[in-house]
Parts: sequence; structure tokens; C-alpha cells
Amino acid sequence: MVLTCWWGFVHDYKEMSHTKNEREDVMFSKDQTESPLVDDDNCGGGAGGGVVLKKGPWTSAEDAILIDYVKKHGEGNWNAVQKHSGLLRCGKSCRLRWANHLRPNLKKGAFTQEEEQLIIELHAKMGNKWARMASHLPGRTDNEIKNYWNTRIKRRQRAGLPLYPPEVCLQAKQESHSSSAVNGGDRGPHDILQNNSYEIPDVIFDSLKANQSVLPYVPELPDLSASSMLMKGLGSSPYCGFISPTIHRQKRLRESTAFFPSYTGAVKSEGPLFEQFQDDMLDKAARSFELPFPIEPDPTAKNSQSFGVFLGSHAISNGNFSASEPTLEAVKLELPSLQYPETELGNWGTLSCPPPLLENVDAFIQSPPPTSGVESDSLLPRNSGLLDALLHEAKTLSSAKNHASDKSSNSSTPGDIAESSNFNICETDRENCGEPLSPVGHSATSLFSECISASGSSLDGQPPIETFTESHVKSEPADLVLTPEIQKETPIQLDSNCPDNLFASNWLDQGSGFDKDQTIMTDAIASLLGDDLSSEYKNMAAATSISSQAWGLGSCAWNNMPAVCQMPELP
DNA sequence: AAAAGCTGCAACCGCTCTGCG
DNA sequence: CCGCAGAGCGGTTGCAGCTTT
Repeated sequence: MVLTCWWGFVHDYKEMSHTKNEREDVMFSKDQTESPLVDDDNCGGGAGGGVVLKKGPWTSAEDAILIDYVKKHGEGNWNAVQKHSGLLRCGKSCRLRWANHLRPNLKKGAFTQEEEQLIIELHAKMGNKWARMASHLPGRTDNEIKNYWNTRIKRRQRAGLPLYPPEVCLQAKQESHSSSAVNGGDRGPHDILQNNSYEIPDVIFDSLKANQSVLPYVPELPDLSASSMLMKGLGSSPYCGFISPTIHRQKRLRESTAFFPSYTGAVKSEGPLFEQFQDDMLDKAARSFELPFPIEPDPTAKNSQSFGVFLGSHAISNGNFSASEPTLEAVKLELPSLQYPETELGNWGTLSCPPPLLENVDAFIQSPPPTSGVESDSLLPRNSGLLDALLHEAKTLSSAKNHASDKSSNSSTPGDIAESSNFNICETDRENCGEPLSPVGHSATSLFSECISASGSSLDGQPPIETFTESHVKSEPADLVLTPEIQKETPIQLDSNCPDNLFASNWLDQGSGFDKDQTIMTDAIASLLGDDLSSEYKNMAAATSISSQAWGLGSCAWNNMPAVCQMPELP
């Protein structure tokens, strides 16, 4: 029968297919009669001629019929399939099935690192042109790429990471510039890149200005003006960097807690349980959010003011909060996550040489108070390994700093994907492109640095934080490869020079109007965190930036921004 | 162990583009 | 130039399997 010859034809396909197909093999006869049927009107064409066509998952027999048809008649004229083969599928469905699953030479399985890199680069250049991207990836379908990308978006969104590594941004942007000059300004990936790395802050600041009142959660930002392109080009929130309000509460809770290990891992691992820190952090955050502006002048005061849902860390961890409690969400949004996508980091980290990458993180290592220096892993008895990697990277960074005299020269070459941090990209990008800054990286990072520096007191008197148990860290095995050698590395020596104004000053020079917002946010965050916590925040920044292979740091700061922006503007 | 939630993939839907009469 | 049909594309949805609680 047809099924027999089909088997060999799509042998590879069957090997890679899900068990669902195998089930369908068994259920074939049943499917033929009981599967949902639908009129062909939905398929656009009139090929069915009123015949009720089948929808839903394809059965093996249907695949066989389609394959047989294509072998006889070739591809195309899909609406004729139903006529000639009797297959009760509309042409559209046939084309899709063939293109995505049945045609020969289809690659199945996970994308290779090369493919992933290519996809990212192509997306940076093309945007959501899946079919065009697929043409660059032999054996891959547009649908596959699209799914991959959407998954990637979700992951990065959850992790608060930018979609593109710096060099991809820069490269695509440059190419876009040149191509737009030729093509007359064809809006392409550049927009998306802007959205990704440059325009977002505009959204933030615009929305900050626009929202004079407290908007703890802003599912839809008001007129985004210049940044409206963001939504336009990207369709929806995934690109925005905001954690979607629709994300399930539990999920966000999980992710918010996932951040803490990295944080605590970056600081001294002694003292009270992290839970206490969490309580403290949340307490302060909640207090700051609840209080009307101006914020309490003494942020370090640990008053016992009730703050509604913020009743302690357990309230967070046990998921008792309603997702409709915006304040909590806002606070949680502020917390960088260490849940970096397993593929991206590993991918970008391995695609180019990791060491140079670290030197660019240098600028973000905030000066820790003398007592808060990161200890060696010997002091991290419950180090999950991820922390070790952080320490190692930080150490590498420290040593690399000695050689990093000229950061501006880091304008990356288009292949060195992982060689510069997110900050560096923005810096580089601005320098190279010389365009009015719209700075995701910048504004976000500036803000981040700013919020750190604004509350410059140390951790003196602040009990060190105890590290987490491994169980707190969501496992992302591919994020960091930890070798024994790495684990033996000496502790980080965090740079005590605060590059806070490194980016912010540029902003101000650009007349971006950021100064006002910056001040607001600085004050807000300083008040939010309090002196001691802000110091810890520094360490958090360092740890987070390192762990994210640097280029994600901007988004860590970025990830912090929504909550900040949701705060009311000072009167 | 069971239930709930999350993730990723396959397929569908609706729109746009293109070719043709 | 207009309308139609086919083809293609991008966004969205549904579901099965996996993970977490």
C-alpha cells in the first residue's frame, strides 16, 4: 500500500516525530471518521467544493497520501490534492504539512548552536521574516524557526534579557543603515533592534512621564511616542522586556525567587538566612511603593508599617498573593533573574571567546563595601556551581580589567558575539552610529548604576547574606559550564570605581531628558532599597551582569525599570 | 501519587501578495 | 484596472508531555 512506500520515504520524519504520530497510526481508521471535520471555507480555496474537510493533527495515512501525491504531481497546486488524492484536507493544510513535516531533507530535532546563532543574526537583520530566514537554514522550516524564536523570546523575557547580543545589534544596525541608504529606508530589523536595545528606555521614560499617578502595573503603556515602533515592529510585549502581566503568578514567583541565589551568591555568604534578606528587601520595596511621594527620607529606617500584601517572604514564596496585586508584581519585576536561557548563554558564550567578554563587565562592577566583598567559594558552602561560575567570571573580569585600558575600542567585530557586554554594545553602538541615543542599554544601565550609586552607603552593619541552597536555583545547565579549574579560581576583587555616570552622562549630553527621569528613578530606587540594600544591589548588579555573560546585564537593569517607572513622579 | 502549571510544538487562522483573466 | 484564486506568511491557539507543588 501507499503506507509502505511512504514509510521509507519519511523514515527520518518518523524517527523524529512524536509519539502522537505513532498513536495516530493506530488510530488511523478511527481518525478518518471521527476527527473533527470542517468545511473547506476556512482554507480559502474552493477546492473542496463543499466537501467537508478534516482539521487537526495529521495521521500517518494522510501523510502517506500527501507524500504519494507530491511524488506523482510535484509540489504546488495544493488545492488539487484533495481532488486527485481524495485527501480530506484543504490545500493550505496540505502545503503546510508538506513544507513543515513531510518534504525531504527536513532537519528535525533541536537547532544546533550554529543554527541558533544564525537565526538570531537573521532575525536581527530581517525581523519576523520567518520564511526568508528559513531559506538561510537548509532543512529548517519557517514554522520551526518561528517557534524557536518565540520560545526564545519567552525565555529571554522571563530572564529579563535583551533579545540580541550586542554585536548582533550593532551589526544589524550598521547593515540596516547601509541598506536603508540603498533601499530608501526600508524599515527592517533595525526597528526591532531599536526596540530591543535602544527604544525600550524611551518607552520607560515616556511612560514614566505619562503616568503621573501610580501605575503599579501597566499592561499597556500609554502613547509610546517614538517608541511606538517597538510595539509595531514587535507585535506585542515579548519584545518589550516587561514581564507580561499575563504571566502566571506562580511562574513569576518562581522566577523572582530564582534571582535571589545569584544575588546572595555575589555577596558574602555568611550570616542570616537569605530569607531574612528577602523579607527585608521586600519590606523596603513594599514600603517604598506604598508610601506616597516623597519617599520616606530615611530609607534605612525599618519601620513596621504595614504594606498590604507584603507580609514577608513567605507570602511570596507560598504563592498566596493574588496576581492582581500589582505592587507585588512591581517589586518582583525589579528583581533580576538568573534564569538565563540555557541556550543563549551557552551559545553565545561558546561562539566566541568568553574571556574578553568579561572585561566589558568591568564597568558595572560596583564598589562593594569592604565588608561585602565576595568571598571565595570556600565561603559558599552551598554554592550551587552557578555561583562558582559567577565568581570565576568576576575574577576573570578583575584580571582582564588591567588590560582593558581602552574600552571604546571594543567596538566589536561582527562575529564576536559574546565579546562585549550589553553596556558596551550600547556604548559602541552609539559611538559608531552616532545617532541620538535611545538607550536601552544606556538608560537602563545608567539607571541601574544610578540607583546603585545613589544610595552609596555600605553594608556596614548589615549582616552578610547567606547563600542559598542549590534547591533554590532553578537549574539551567547550559548557562554556565563550570570546570574544576574554574571552581578553583580565586574570589573576585570587585572594582571600587563606580562608573555610574559613564552612561548617564552621555545621556545627559544627548539632551535626552533623561536627567529628570534619572533623578526621579535614582531617588526612588535609593529610597526603595535603602542604603544597605543598595549596596547589596551593587553586588547583585555585578553578579547578575557576570552571570548573564555581560550582555544581559542591561536588561537586568532594564528588568528593574518597569517597577521604577510605575512609581509616581515626584511632585 | 496526584493535581496544577508550564513548555514547546504542530496546526490553524486570517491577512497579504502575486499571477491571471 | 479590477476581481478572483492560489500561494505564502506571520500570529495565534490547542494540546501533549514534562515539571513543579
